[in-house]
Amino acid sequence: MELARATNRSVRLRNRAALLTKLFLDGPLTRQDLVRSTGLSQPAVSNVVSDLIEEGLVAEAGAAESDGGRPSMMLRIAPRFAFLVGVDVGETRVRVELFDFAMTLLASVEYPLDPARTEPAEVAGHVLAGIDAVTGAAGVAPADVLGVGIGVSGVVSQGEHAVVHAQALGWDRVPLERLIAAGTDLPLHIDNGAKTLGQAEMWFGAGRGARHAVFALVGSGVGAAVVTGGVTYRGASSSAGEWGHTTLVYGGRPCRCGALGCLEAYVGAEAIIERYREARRGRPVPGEDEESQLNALIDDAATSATARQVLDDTAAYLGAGVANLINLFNPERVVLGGWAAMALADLLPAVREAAGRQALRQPYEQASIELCRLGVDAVALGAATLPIARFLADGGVRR
Amino acid sequence: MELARATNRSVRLRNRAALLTKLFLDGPLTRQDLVRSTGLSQPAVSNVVSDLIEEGLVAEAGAAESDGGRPSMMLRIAPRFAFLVGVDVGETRVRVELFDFAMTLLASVEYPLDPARTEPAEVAGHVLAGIDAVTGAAGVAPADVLGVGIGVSGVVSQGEHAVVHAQALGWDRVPLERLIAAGTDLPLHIDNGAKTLGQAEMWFGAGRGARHAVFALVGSGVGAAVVTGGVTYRGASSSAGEWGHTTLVYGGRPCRCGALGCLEAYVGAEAIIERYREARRGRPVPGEDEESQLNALIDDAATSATARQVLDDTAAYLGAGVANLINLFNPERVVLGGWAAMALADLLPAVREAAGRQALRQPYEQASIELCRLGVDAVALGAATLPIARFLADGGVRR
DNA sequence: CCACTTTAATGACGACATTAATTAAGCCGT
DNA sequence: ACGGCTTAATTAATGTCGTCATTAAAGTGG
Repeated sequence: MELARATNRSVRLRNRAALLTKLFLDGPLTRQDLVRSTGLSQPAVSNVVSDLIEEGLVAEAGAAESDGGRPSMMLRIAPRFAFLVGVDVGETRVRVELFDFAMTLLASVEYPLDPARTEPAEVAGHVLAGIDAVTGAAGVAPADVLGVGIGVSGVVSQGEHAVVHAQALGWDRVPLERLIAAGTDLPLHIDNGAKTLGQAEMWFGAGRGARHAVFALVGSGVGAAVVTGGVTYRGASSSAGEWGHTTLVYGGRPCRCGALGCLEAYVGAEAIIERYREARRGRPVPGEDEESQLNALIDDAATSATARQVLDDTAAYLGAGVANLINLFNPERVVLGGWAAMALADLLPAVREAAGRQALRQPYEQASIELCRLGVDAVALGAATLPIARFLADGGVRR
Repeated sequence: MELARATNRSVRLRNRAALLTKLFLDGPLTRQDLVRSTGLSQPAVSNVVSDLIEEGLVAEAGAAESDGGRPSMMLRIAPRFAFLVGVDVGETRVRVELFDFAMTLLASVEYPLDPARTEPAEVAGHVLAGIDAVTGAAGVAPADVLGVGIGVSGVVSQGEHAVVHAQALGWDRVPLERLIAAGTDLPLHIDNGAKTLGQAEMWFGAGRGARHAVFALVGSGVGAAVVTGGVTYRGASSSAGEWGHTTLVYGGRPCRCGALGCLEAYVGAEAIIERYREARRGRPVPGEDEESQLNALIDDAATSATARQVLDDTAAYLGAGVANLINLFNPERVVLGGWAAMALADLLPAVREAAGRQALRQPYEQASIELCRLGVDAVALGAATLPIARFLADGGVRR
């Protein structure tokens, strides 16, 4: 709606952004490839590319195959032009990873958290220590780090400084960005962990090529990341996509959010285990943590009709939840991720079927329902893409 | 993601689009206002504006107030630069309206439909006849009509030609655009009626100023239009926002879509009346049509606890549905519209309260829940804005 | 070794916005 | 009535940038 003004400079910036983005996501490519994919003229591409090479952002990488005629040079983003830090602030640990510009993992470090009481200052300390640790380990100068992306399992309100609300950590309006910014000058990008995971899948995993996709994450809790037009949808205050706390069973099971009948109260790992426990007439499910308890349930399903029923119900609930996403967002693709969804991968056909029963035919036929490709640890990878996304959109100019 | 290339010409086009859009939505304005709001320099604004005046798109309209200094001229979109046709294809009638460029209604005509069997060709015929009728009545030359916007109560898939799926009309993959295009050369824009109504409320009603809003429509059926970043969200095949068929009560009442427990099966007017009938142990609700039956229920609520209970339940269901929208889309504003919602306006406080119980606190506090301002007939008005939106985005150049 | 093809680089040209300077058009007080 | 002041709009000079047309470069194949 509110269009920004355009000036002659912004033309160059836009074209730089287009070429850089294309090279980053689909590179290496030749100048001619860029001509074809962007619609720019040959001289314009050459001109911009020569700037980018001079700035060290892009490098030539050998000649392409040719059958007659001058062979074209391959171009690619220079892998060591800059480095990225990605952070995953989970409920049980803080994980800090360092990547080069080609998203190759260079170093990582992990700090366990006491889930009982997680102090924001402690988390901020871990993040800062982690940045020092990974840059030190890889021998990367802090000045060469383009930015730090942080994925947090909780609602993140963007504003002057990002503020975190995380029920599971007992956080309410924690000014995490301010706490971390006090200890570093690096640009910070804080976002919800589901959204960063979605971003990773979008660029490097099951979302590649889609313009409209929903990434549905099932772990202990349940969340979603919505990508519309290739970009993560954030809404007014960045908390869009709280799929786990949509009502699926009006007046149903109490959810830890305080409401009744939330999706999470049925298909979150904690809820699945609890439903199994109830189905066993209160007999506890063996296992020292949720992951092993869920696996116990899956093992039991081979022999126990009770366990089988719990899993069938889970697929049906999940399918209905997915159907809601399909009806509301009309995505090309729904990607199921999170550790519980991956453990329950065998339920995928049943989930598809249940979704087909509850969704409208037309949007359902447009959407494919798939499993994620990158696994759970991609939260940090996705977080590291946040500074890159900004950088690419800005045409490769640091703010 | 896929950025379009920019050329020198596109700079002018973008700036024209920015000025025109601002003038259309917030005009009349002075050149100085435009300088301030767009960030363009004075000469650039003057230059573009003089082009627009020369083309007849914009006109000067008197001097503005001034306390010292040369008074600035007011600028406004020329109301008679072009005309728009808006069409509302409902379940019981086709309504065709003609507007000038200031969206003043000049003429309108209505054709009743037999809801039992509605032939696509018949509807197309009504639309074509309606275009002739309204332009004839207002003395507007067809060449001066910028385009025809059509809001249809059904799922509209955009493609080469728009295709309509409308359960209520018994339509499946009806190539409505092709049928109409056979009889006119005017540019056609077909969209879902809920989306066009949302567009009208967004530009001229309860949505003004919001960037993220959801328009929830409750009539005989239930639908929604989602606006993200000021633009209607369509999804992969334009069917996004099918709120009425999201599951609210897992395994609950059968819906006419074939699934169980859809929101529409609880809060659609038809469903409300049916629930009331059941609460009356099967005694039919008096009234010859849904509207009068719903009013009978509302009247009864003053004296009957049974009726009161049905309405209270309705507010609670609706609130839970709204909470789902808030959790998923994180809008600044939720606008309730549709004839049934307007009849039930007194339930608004109860709906707000119920939404607060089921939504997460953070996004709930960001969102206001309001009634629509334009009434039900704004479908055609919103449809008429479709050609304008295209025209403004193109910088005031016809394709 | 030369014709042919494809890629890359140059130069003339035109579209546009920007800044700085001018001109236009009104207030106000004497 | 008439300068002085303020704000609005236009003109002039400057610089950015993409396009088209042309030239240079770098291969393959007979």
